[in-house]
Amino acid sequence: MSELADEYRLEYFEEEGFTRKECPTCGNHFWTRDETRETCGEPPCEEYDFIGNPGFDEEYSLEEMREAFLSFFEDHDHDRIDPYPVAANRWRDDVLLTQASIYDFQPLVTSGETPPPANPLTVSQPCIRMQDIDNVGKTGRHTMAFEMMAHHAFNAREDADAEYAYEGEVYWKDRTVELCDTLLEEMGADIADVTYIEDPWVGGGNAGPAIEVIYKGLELATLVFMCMEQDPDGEYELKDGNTYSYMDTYVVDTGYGLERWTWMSQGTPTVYEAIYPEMIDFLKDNAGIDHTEEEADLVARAARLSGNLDIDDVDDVEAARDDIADQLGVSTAELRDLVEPLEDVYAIADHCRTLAYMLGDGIVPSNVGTGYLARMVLRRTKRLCDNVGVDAPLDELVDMQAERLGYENRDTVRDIVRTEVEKYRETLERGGRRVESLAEEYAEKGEPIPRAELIELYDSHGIQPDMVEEIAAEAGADVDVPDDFYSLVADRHDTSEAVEEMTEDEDARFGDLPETEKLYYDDQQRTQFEAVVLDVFEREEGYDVVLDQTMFYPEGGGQPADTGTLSTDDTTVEVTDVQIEDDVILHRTDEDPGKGEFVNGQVDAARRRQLMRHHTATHVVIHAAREVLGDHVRQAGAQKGVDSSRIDLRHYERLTRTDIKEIERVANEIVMENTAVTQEWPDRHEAEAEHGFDLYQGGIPPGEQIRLIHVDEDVQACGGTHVARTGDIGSIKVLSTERVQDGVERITFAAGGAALEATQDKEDALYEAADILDVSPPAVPETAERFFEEWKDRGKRIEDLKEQLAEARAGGGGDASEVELDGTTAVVDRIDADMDELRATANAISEDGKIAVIGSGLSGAQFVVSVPDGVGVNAGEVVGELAAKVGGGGGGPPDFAQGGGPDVEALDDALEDAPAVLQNVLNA
RNA sequence: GGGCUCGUAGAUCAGAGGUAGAUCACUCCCUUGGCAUGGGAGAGGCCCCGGGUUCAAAUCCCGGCGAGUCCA
Repeated sequence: MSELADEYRLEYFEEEGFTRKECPTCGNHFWTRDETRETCGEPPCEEYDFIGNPGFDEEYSLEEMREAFLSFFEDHDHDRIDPYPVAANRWRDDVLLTQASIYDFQPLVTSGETPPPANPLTVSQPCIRMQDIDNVGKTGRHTMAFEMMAHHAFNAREDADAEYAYEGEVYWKDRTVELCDTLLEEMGADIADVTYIEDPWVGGGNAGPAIEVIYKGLELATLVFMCMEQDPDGEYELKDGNTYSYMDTYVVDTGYGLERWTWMSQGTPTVYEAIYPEMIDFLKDNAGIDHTEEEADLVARAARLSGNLDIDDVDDVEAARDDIADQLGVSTAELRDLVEPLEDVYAIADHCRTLAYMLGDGIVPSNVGTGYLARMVLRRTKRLCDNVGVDAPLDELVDMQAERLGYENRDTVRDIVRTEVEKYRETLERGGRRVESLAEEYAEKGEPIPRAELIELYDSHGIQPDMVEEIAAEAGADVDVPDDFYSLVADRHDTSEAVEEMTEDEDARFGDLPETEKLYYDDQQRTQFEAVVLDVFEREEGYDVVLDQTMFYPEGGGQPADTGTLSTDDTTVEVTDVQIEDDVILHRTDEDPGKGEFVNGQVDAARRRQLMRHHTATHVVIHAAREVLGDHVRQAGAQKGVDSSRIDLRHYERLTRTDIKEIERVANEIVMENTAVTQEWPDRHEAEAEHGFDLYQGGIPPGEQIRLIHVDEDVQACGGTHVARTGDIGSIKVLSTERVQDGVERITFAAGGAALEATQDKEDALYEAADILDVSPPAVPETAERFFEEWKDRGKRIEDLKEQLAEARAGGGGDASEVELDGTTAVVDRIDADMDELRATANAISEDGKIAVIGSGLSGAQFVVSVPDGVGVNAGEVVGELAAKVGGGGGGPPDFAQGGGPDVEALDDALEDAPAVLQNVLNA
């Protein structure tokens, strides 16, 4: 780290009379104004010094602190920007949740590709860190949901070779520290007590010097100076073992924990009491937690002690509890009884805030992605509520936080929570029954429930081991929960799968070619154009033709490529596929049109028109779905086609027939309104500011300018081709829906001619069915039901008759031959009937005390042998021998067996041999 | 995106190649002055759908549909 030591010699530190020291306990270097200071000030080197002794002049609520921070930076020439959603996958596809304010600007702004929305800027960014989930409530300072307040400045080196979206230096390390220092001073902090610890930062492929800001034992901020990137040839080796080198861009990335600043201003025992006191009060009240003054005092002292310890995971908390109890002079059990319900309450408040953020930002619970994370948090919260005895409905609790956070879609959020809680209740019920029967089974055997069952219960049925323990205890069964339970589960998910990285061979061939001019954006209705063939590349099959300009749309955004022809005076070649690589459009053709030729391009107009209809229709359908189902609905994927298209929507319930009809109605209304479909190329940040991230339904495009498509009130970032007016779509018909994942519904629909065709096909099916039933189409359902009922009735009647027939047969008559066999009569008969009838007949005969050997040649040769009680003939063996004679096999229990074979010809002979076979078996 | 589990009577579930089962609910009868209850009888199944293997598939294999769950 010494490599970066020089980075910390700031003029600001010098001017302000700071000295650099090394902490004798942890060895970290830090800067302080206080020459007498020894340690770095951060736990465990020092204790919290603000609990009951706030470090700022005034007490601030969460909202007040946020405002104080943002306006301070506004006063110091920063632009305040609105926070981004917590669902980071709304604008980037490499992460799920927003975990820091800098996420808002990655990767395009930090790399210098696009400019920041303002420079410098300040923001208070809601974040969610799931990693800390186990610590929440227990350590007094961990929260899963938090706001990272920040000021950012984006700088680019003056001497940089490449062009960046921002240039020059806004400010760098000195000014950053100065701003932080000034803010602390203005808040009334004793700045002599503030330490700045050197702590180089590495993460996500970037690195740089960083400073932790510690005050009264609490880390209030981290100032990161991102200026290096991972580089195999880099000259700096940092703590992750990789080498790094300096970048052309360098970014001030700060993080001030809103919750911690609020806490510091209040000096409450835990952070939770500082940030949502009303909710904590409500929950305590609801759970019936009521402490005497003495107990409250004990809790406060315990909180302070646990805060002072270096606790980074729950195991430590448990271990530390003995210590703390000891120091307080109470028993560990006593302390636990007092503190644990509080810990649950704290966690519930935090989790509800997390859920409010997630669901408020449109995350729909699911078994995948962010939806799964939301589901996990929700279930955990529900368990905590049940555990501590909070009986207020969860949707109400989440709503309390959603209201605080100012979400407008609170009804939807509540609806989602209710649906999810109900789903969870069902899962628990199902699981409970499962565990009960399992527990009884093992209790009877006197064995503990084995691990394999336990893992199975969790992995396949979502039942936590502690729940198994609880239920098993009631049934009197033991459970062996291994300590490493969750890693055993992980082992079950074989991780050995080879990650097959599809390494498309990087085509360097096109590097020198100019960007192909995209005519299809100029006039989306035209299909004919002229161009010059710039180059032709031979492929395994066919050619890649590069033109100077083209009307052919390359595959992208879920829209398939155009097809068509390229013609010269001499020849016409077929374009079968079109791809784009680094702005160069490749026309895959069957023949070589000739480099340097002038070509006349003709796009298959009918196909393109259908694709355009479907593309615009996709926008219309998603807009209609949002109108019908709610604003949380988002596109999870789409594929356009010629005959039909499909769109995947995030929604928390199955789509009903009513939903679909309504979506169809709204969609077709938009079609009938025949409004213009328009495109524009606004600046990215302006577009985001005006329309929000709902723009990115179909993915996140790169670049400074993005293309927006307006269809009615719907606005989406989109690179596809569209019809000119919604009326050009013709009509939209939903063909089918399916649930592609939990929380993701796929709608397949057709537009234009395809919609008509699809409707006609479906009608044909109905007409045909009506024709077969010889009724009119509207009468089909009723008639079908009647037929089905009658069919079932007849089946039963036939069953019945077969029984009667069998009894009649057994009563004698027919041409059955009877043989005497050691005191028992055996009946051998051939009745060409199905297995059911054979069985019934054989049963009827053996009920009369006779052995039955019945054969049938109806489908193959089949036998049934039935032996009455107390007769020592093994039916299975008899059938086995008989079946062998017809080239097959058979078997069954000793009193009733079935068998057969393909050789019908040999059936009669086999039956003739039956008495001998019976004799053999009897003698055996 | 991947793994795993499950689809059988109205409900909850057994059955794991060889005759489709239990419990509750339902209908009727008996016990009772009536109710709780108790006793008995009965009705109710395209064993999710489609292929395959087999003499024989609810059962085994493949595919589809539906549901659940764990992980990234």
